[in-house]
Amino acid sequence: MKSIFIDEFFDMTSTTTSLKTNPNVSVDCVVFGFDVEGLKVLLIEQRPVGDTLGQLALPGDLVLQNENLDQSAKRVLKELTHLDGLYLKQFQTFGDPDRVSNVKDQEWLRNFRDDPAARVITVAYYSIVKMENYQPEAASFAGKIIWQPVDQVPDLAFDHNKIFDTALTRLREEFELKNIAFELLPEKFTLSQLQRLHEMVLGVDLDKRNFRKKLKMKTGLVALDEKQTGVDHKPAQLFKYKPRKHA
Amino acid sequence: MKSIFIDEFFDMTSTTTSLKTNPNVSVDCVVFGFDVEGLKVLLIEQRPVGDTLGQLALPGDLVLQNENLDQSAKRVLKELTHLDGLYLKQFQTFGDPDRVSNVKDQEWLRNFRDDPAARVITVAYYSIVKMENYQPEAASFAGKIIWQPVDQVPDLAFDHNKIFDTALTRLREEFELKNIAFELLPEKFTLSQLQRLHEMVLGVDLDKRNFRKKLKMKTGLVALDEKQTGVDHKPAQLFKYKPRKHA
DNA sequence: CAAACTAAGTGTATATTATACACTTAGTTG
DNA sequence: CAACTAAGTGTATAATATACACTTAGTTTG
Repeated sequence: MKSIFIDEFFDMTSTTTSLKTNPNVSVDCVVFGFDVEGLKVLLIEQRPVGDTLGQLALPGDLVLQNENLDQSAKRVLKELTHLDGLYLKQFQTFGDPDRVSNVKDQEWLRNFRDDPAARVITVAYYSIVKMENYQPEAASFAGKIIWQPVDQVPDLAFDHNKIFDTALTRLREEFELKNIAFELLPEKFTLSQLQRLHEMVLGVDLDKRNFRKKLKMKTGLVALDEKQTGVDHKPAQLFKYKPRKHA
Repeated sequence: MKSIFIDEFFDMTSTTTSLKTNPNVSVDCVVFGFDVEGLKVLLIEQRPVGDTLGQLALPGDLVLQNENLDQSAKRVLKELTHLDGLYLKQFQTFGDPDRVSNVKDQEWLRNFRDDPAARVITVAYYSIVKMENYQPEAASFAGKIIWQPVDQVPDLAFDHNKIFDTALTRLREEFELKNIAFELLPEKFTLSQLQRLHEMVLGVDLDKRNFRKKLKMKTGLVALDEKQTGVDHKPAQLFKYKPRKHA
């Protein structure tokens, strides 16, 4: 292995390639969760603190050497929250040199980065899940995990507010085009539940009849021979999605 | 400045942060060009070679320490091709560990990367310009620059074929929504020229009357008091865009 | 200078899609 | 059995998208 002084190493790179340097690269995951109360986002405390909650952030960590970006996002999310098997979509990469400036826990930050002098460029992913199917558990080294309503997101570490806002916009755009509601409802669900999902994600009210009219045109929905049970009103017809595959 | 052996440096990082490493981060630019012949893409030879053309690639280079990603894309494109002032849109980041494997010029590759052991993660941008307004000139250290028709793109270095295909798909999607045809036509242009532009980018034929009907609804187009000159048929009315701003 | 050529320019009818809107029905609860 | 709740259903109207062909203005050619 080459053996040179590290300051020489830096000099060498800076002479041959000017100011080029190796940044840290991370992935961050914006996981939206859906339940009866509405649309929420998964946030973590960067590490355990006492009684008051530490600064919150999106779950994220550095990319490892031999994994691709999609794999990295899956792994990081699983390590931090034990969530697995969800569909994560890459949507944008954030690389402002000072995006690290809003981290209050400087000790945590020094530990997070390989090289304290390096900046961190982050590749951002989003996903949306049904909360009751995906109950996160904090990793031992991490702090608390919370589901925060999307209209009450506090000041986050790094530029994570910007990342979150971008993700929500993109989620809504995608949602109007193709349904990415794979995991958002019980296996068997009613059309009203599906409509409420759309209303919550898009943040609008929809007309029941028009909503159902559009559904009829789209494929992918299968009526079952079953009815809803345990409700104090006329039970609704149950449906399921035609099975689809994800990597 | 810290002064330690570089192999120790690598060991240190690998013990404190497991397999984490600092990849190289680059930007790549997919610049589409439009002229009477159709839609083309800007490719460069990685460095000058003799009579036969070396392997082609999208223009790209490593990100510098104190620039954000958008700035980096602008700078790199300018350094390699002297193209400046175009609107570059980030669309996806590519980070497969082996995306470097299709580079035939290994010597060039060693020189390109800071650290030969590191992988290269690249943030990809696209743009579209009117070719006659933007005539690229190769940098002294680079090889030839060519405009290649989008349906005749050869085997490119890295995973640049994949990046190119993704860019073309995204360009077409964007183009149908909002017009990003800021720079694609002469300052004064006819509606037929505008229609041909759309047909070339989207790869379809459009109906003249319906095309114009839709145009009327959209703002941003201003009829001039002038007519086309120097054509061997009925001269067309000239139009211009309402001025718009880019960063 | 007339005929032939070229692309410009223009409107209507039809089909598709989006929206607005209110009552009846089936089951549950008290 | 009366009251309650959400399920379920259709039609009329508006907006948008598509299909389609002839006349016009200027240029070139014989």
